[in-house]
Amino acid sequence: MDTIVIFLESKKVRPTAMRLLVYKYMAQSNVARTLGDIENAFAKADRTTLYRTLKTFEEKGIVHQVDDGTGTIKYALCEAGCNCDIGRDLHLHFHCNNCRETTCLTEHKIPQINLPDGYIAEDMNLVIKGICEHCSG
Amino acid sequence: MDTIVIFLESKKVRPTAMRLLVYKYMAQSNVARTLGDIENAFAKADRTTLYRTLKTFEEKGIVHQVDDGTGTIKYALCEAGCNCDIGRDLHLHFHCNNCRETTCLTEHKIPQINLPDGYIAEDMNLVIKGICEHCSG
DNA sequence: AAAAAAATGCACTTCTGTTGCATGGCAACT
DNA sequence: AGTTGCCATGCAACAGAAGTGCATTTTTTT
Ligand SMILES: [Mn+2]
Ligand SMILES: [Mn+2]
Ligand SMILES: [Zn+2]
Ligand SMILES: [Zn+2]
Repeated sequence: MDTIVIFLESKKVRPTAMRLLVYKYMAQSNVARTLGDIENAFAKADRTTLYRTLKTFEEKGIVHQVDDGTGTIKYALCEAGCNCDIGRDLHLHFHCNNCRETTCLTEHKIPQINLPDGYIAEDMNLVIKGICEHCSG
Repeated sequence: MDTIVIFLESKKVRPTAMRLLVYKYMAQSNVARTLGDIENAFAKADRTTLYRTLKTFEEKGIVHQVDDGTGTIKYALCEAGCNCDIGRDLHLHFHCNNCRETTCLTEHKIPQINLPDGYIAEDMNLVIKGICEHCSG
């Protein structure tokens, strides 16, 4: 617990009660979560506060957004050496068509892509949809 | 003009006036368009009709959705040999951070990705963001 | 303790996508 | 031609998520 406080402070984020709760929730999740997920997890908390908490976390490099194509933005904790701030960390994301959960495959980076002349890549997002390891067993 | 009628009929879509207009608009666009774009292009047309027109076009393999991460769905005409229906046509999409337009790079397919054990890929979406050929000149 | 800054909570707005239902137009059938 | 039925269209309303403004509370600083 204390270690989370120290971590948040190292990221220049004040460790309020709400932020600790959200961080713990994200840490215990092994999949990406929507604002709605978090809202449901803490029924008494206000959506705006959670929204701004995630925004703060994102700005400080604690979480990154995950756009898995479902239409609602998800969030996941950044790994230790995550490059989400500068140029983005180009790992891919997997969305399970069965359990509808989205996972960061942080070890799997997006391969080199060659583009037509004149196109300059700055960022990219690769989402794979299919059956996850839990559902394919 | 008549050729469009014949094309739509070959796709089992009745060539109504509205559908012809939408098709022509999509054909003259060389970038993906949102429902809102089309709505603005024909100010007098009803949003629902356009919405259902696109839905019909999509079901009949005339257009495919493009999810470029901007939060609003876009649509683009399918190419001649597009495999959007079965398993999807895995070409990549480019979103320009300058002009905000999204282009189908139909010649550029998503490369083979190897996944961790237990994960089964069924579909995928790769969006590259950066500067397009018109804006990089 | 007082002042300043930051976080929280409530209300409300916007935007996109979506559906229900009534109406209109076209086409096949009698 | 008249009737019937199907499909497209238009209007209205709804749902979900994202985002903003402002008042209030909590925390930090002086
Ligand atoms: Mn991720
Ligand atoms: Mn495309
Ligand atoms: Zn699964
Ligand atoms: Zn551009």
